[in-house]
Amino acid sequence: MPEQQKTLLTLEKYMPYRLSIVSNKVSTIVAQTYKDKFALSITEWRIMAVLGEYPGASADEISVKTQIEKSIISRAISQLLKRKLVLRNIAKDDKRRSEITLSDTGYDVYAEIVPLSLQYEKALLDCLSEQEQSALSDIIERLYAHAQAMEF
Amino acid sequence: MPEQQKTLLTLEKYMPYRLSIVSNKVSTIVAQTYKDKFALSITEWRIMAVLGEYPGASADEISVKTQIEKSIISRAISQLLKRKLVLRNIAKDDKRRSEITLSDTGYDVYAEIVPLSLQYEKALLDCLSEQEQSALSDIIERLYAHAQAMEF
DNA sequence: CTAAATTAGTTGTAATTGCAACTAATGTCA
DNA sequence: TGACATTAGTTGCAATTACAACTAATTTAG
Repeated sequence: MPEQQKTLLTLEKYMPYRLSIVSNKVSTIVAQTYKDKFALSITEWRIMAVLGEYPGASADEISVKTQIEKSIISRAISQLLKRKLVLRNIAKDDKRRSEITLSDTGYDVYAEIVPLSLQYEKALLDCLSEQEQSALSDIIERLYAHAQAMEF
Repeated sequence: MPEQQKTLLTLEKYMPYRLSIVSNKVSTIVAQTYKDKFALSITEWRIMAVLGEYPGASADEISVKTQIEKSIISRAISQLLKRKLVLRNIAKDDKRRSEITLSDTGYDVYAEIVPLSLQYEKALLDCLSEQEQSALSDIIERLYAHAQAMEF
């Protein structure tokens, strides 16, 4: 006899909800790191983080990496350009695409935020054993892949 | 000699980022479940989910449970009232507070969404073994508690 | 008792978002 | 080659959000 689905959902035990709560809490705390000192939004920082790793990325690539809507990326890049934290060059082989890089100032800011972020991450994760940390890492990866596969 | 912090952050390995990516993906997929069929936003659904579990909760309590800003909760409740999915009663012992409950229709909708959500959760988690599922559950709980404690 | 502080909830408003429409450049293929 | 489809990025606009200010009710302390 098949087990009946209950018509009660316990939010505290519901994984999608728990993931979002934990993720928001963590993001909000990290965001403080760069919001106060550098007046960067989460979006702006994520763009800079992508650029630190992939200099010359296009807006579209940034959008894919960060999973942030391309119009939001476009406007955030405009802001960063105004503040001269990034530079934009039209790609030689494709005049539609622009290649974005961190400016010198942008890189300075980046280089200042990165250690703080890593330090926070470390502090966050030190409530977990080494084994648990790598288990989490593995689990997150599989969950993501699985969720993506379920989407269709 | 202390290990030096690198000035490079690999987003794909950065846990706060990974958590947010996975959580957004999962939430977005679940949201489809009730968006198309019932025209409910994530916020509206979360409110109803809280009410399913805690009938008579106040706006403020809902805000705490869901971690959603109270003005957003207030406006979302207005919407749900308009659609007669919830009812509002002023608390007898405190005229500032209102007690929100699911209406009959609201409960019908709730009862229809819950099994779908649980089913989705099950499908999502079945990429993990039993052990991994409970490890994840445990880890998430500790991460949240730890993050919260770090906030200050 | 009552003035001051706190709390629940709503509302005004500016900023941010999401979606679609748009321009311009490139790719495809008959 | 040249019409059509696709892609990169921007922009318009309506909807949503965040924050602060506000009202009304309640609690606290002297």
